[in-house]
Amino acid sequence: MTAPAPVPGPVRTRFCPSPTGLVHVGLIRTALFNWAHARHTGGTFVFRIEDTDAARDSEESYRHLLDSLRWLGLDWDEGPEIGGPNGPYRQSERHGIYADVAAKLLAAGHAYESFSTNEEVDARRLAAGQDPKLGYDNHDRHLTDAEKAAFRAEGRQPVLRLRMPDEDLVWTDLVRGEVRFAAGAVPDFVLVRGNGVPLYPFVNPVDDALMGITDVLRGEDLLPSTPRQLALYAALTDIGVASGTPRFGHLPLVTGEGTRKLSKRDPTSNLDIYRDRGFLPEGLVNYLALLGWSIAEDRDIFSPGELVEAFDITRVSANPARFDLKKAEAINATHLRALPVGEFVERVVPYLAGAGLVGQPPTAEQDRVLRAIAPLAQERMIVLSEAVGLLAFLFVDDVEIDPAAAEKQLAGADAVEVLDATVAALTDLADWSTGAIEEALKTALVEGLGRKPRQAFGPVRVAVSGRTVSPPLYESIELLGRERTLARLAAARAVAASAAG
RNA sequence: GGCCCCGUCGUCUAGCGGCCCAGGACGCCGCCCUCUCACGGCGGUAGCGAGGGUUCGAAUCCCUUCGGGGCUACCA
Repeated sequence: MTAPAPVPGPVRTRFCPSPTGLVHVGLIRTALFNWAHARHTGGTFVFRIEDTDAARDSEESYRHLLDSLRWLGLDWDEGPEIGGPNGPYRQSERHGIYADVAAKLLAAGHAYESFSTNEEVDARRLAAGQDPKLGYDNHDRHLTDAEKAAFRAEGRQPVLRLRMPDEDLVWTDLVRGEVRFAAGAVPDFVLVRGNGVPLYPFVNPVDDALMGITDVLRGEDLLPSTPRQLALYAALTDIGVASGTPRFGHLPLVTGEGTRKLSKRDPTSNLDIYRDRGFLPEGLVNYLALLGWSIAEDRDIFSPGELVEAFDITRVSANPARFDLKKAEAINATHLRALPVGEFVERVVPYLAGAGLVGQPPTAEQDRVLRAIAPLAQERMIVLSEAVGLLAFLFVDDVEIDPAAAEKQLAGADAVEVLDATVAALTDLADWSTGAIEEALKTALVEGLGRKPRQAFGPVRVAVSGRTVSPPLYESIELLGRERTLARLAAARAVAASAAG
C-alpha cells in the first residue's frame, strides 16, 4: 500500500481521555506531548472527552481531568467549557453522528453486516486446523440477501464490520519510522455492536476525522490498532467524512518500578499525589517531558515555554521510560529554588495555611517573615509541602521539641551550660539582627565556653526550632524575635536540666 | 501461540559511519564550603545484550540470536 494521503492543513492534535478514575501520569505525558507539538507548530490543541462507557465514567472524574490539565498549564483551543467549531467535545453528546457514518459505510460497501457468533468462528478455525486465537475469519463478507434474511429470522442482530483491504498496511510513524502490518494480518473488525452501540475503534477515528485532527500522538499500547484505523480512514475518506489520514506517533510507554507499563493501580501513577505534595506544575511538566524526549545534550532543566520552543516530535525516543521519583524530585527542586521570592511565598501559603500556621491570606507580619525566610527555605525543599515541617517553628508561640532531637542535643549538663550562656548573651543584646546575634553567640559559646561550633549550636537550634535540622540559626533567631527566643531557651533548659537529673 | 514495538551507565537520555577507548542528568561514593540540613564547587563509580556481516573505519547500517515489553473483546 502506498503511504496514505495526509490530512491537509496546519497541525491539529488532540487529547481524548476517558473520565474513569484517577488521572494517570502516563496519560498526562501523552497530553503534554500533544500540547507541546501543537504549540510548537503553531497548531491547534483539541480536548475531547470519550465518555461512552456509562458504567465507568463519572462526572467527578471529568471535572478532575479538566482541573488537572489547567493546573499543569496545558490549555486547549477547542474542547469542554470552551467549545469550538467541531463540537460537541464529549462523545456522550455525539451519538447521532456515528449512526449516520456507519450507515454510509455500509451503503458504500466498506462495511458489512456480520452474523457469526464467537463460537461459530472458533469452530471454523478449529475445523480448518487453525488456532482460534486468530480471531474472526472474514467469513461473512459475501453473505447473500437470502442468507442475511435467514439469520434475521433466527433473531440474530448483526454487528457491522469494516472490510479490511487486501494489501499491507504501512505508515511512517512520527517516532518509530516505517511500521508495516502484512495484508490479511488484521481481521475485519467490529464497528458497531449488534445492539447498535458504536465501538471505540470506530468512534475515535470518526471524531478525529470530523475534528480535522492531523497528528495523532498516543501511547504505544495503541500501536497494534493503527492498521485498522488506517483502513477505516481510507474508507472514511472515500465516503467524504475524512479528508485524509492523520500522521501517527506512538509514544513510548511509561513504566513503573519494574519493566511493566505503569498501571492505574500503582499509587505512583496518580497525578494527585504529586500535586498534593507540592510539586510545581512547571517542575512536573519538565520531568514528564524528559520521559522520552530531551531538549539538548547537556541540559535538562527548562520552562514550559522553552519546551514548546524546542519540542520536536520526531526526536522522541522509542524506548519505554521508567518513572523515576528521585529525578522528578531533583528537577522539581531546581524549579523551586529558581522561584522569585514573591512567587514562592504565594505558592507555599496554601500549604502553610492548610496546616493552620498562617492565615489565608497571611497577616502582614507573617508575610514579612515568610519573605525573609524564603530564600533560605527554598534551597532546603524539594516540594512545597515540606515548608510545613521546616517553617512551623516561626509561626507558633511555643515549639514542640522533637523527642529524638531532645535526646540528641538536650540530654545533659553540657546543654544546660550552653543554654544558660545563650540566654545571657541574648537577653540584653542591643542590636537584634542576624549579624549581631551571630557575633554574640560565637563570643559566648565558642570563645566563652571553648566549644566547637558544632557542639555549641546544637542545643540552641533544638531549643529554638524544635529540630536538629532547620533553616540557618541566626536568621531564624532574628525572625523569631527576642521574646519567643528567650522563652524557648528557658523551656529547653528545663528539659535539659531534668535530663541531667 | 500470533502480530508488533524496543534494546547505550542502576535510571532518563546524547549519539543518526570517523569529532566516542561513548557526553549530560538523577542516584550513589569521596573531598571542599559550613551553626544543622541543604545549596554550591571539585572528583569518582558505572553502559553500547550477544554473535555474525558490510566498511579503510560501527554504539551508529544489515542479518541472526537472546532479552524486555505491548496488543491480541460485540472494553476504552
